Amino acid sequence: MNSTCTIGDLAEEFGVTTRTIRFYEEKGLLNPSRKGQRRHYSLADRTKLRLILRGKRLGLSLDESAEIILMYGTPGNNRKQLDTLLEKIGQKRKELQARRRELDAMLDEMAQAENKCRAAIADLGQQQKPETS
Amino acid sequence: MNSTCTIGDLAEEFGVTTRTIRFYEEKGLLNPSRKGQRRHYSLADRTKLRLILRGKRLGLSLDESAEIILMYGTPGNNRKQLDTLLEKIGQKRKELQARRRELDAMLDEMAQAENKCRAAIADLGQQQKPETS
DNA sequence: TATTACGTTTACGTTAACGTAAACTTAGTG
DNA sequence: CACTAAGTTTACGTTAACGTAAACGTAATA
Repeated sequence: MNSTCTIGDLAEEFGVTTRTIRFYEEKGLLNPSRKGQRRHYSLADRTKLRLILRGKRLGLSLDESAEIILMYGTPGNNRKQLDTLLEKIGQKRKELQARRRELDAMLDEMAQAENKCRAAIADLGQQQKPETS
Repeated sequence: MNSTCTIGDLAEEFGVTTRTIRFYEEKGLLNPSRKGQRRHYSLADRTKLRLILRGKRLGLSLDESAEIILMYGTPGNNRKQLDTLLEKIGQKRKELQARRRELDAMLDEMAQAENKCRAAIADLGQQQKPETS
């Protein structure tokens, strides 16, 4: 079963060290159950870890990932909480969309650089290492 | 004129400290000219700084930004250099595209969270603070 | 049962990316 | 020309996100 999950398994599964996982717990991003002294990780824990690591790849800090994880969690039950949550989600989405635009801009520029590079190669003619039939 | 640019001007323009700008120079990301002892920043320098800061927002390290800046620069003149450059650019583009996919996934999930939140609010009915006509 | 593999806590070390402060030089201005 | 504002170098401090190591517990296995 997949509910069985020791810290070592989780570490290997995600390609991180156990230290890293314990560190995330220290920071309040994970709270695995305990069987005796040992930590045991549920599916929910794995999902959280996946979110954290994706956040990292996108350049989010652990605190930011923590916020986002909270947003995904089961929403509160009173109106005010829901309103503020909705507000936060909207804010984050805006931030992420801005990021997306910047990423697209960067990708465009990379494409241009690639073209310039190809052009330079073409200009060079076959003077060196043509290697084409 | 825009070619006149002291470190203070640049710092204010981009909302960073002069320390930050000097630090980037230390790291080899900028190399302003000197008028006497003072640094003077050209348009090219400003462009580089803009790229660096955008990279930061996207979660790139300074080293990664440095690489990218090199890619944008005027390409070398021999075949082998051009080939390896092309290779590097392609690699970086792949990385950035992967990032884009992850960002999109995260945005999707945020949208779902937003919907769940709205649904929860709707379920709540008007029991509290309806505030709608 | 002794060994080995994995787990636990505690604590100090490390790197990137700056912040902060001191001590000094230089340019413009009343 | 004295003063002030901005620049310069040098150097130590700080925070986030772990790495690394020690010293110890426990469970399965030969």
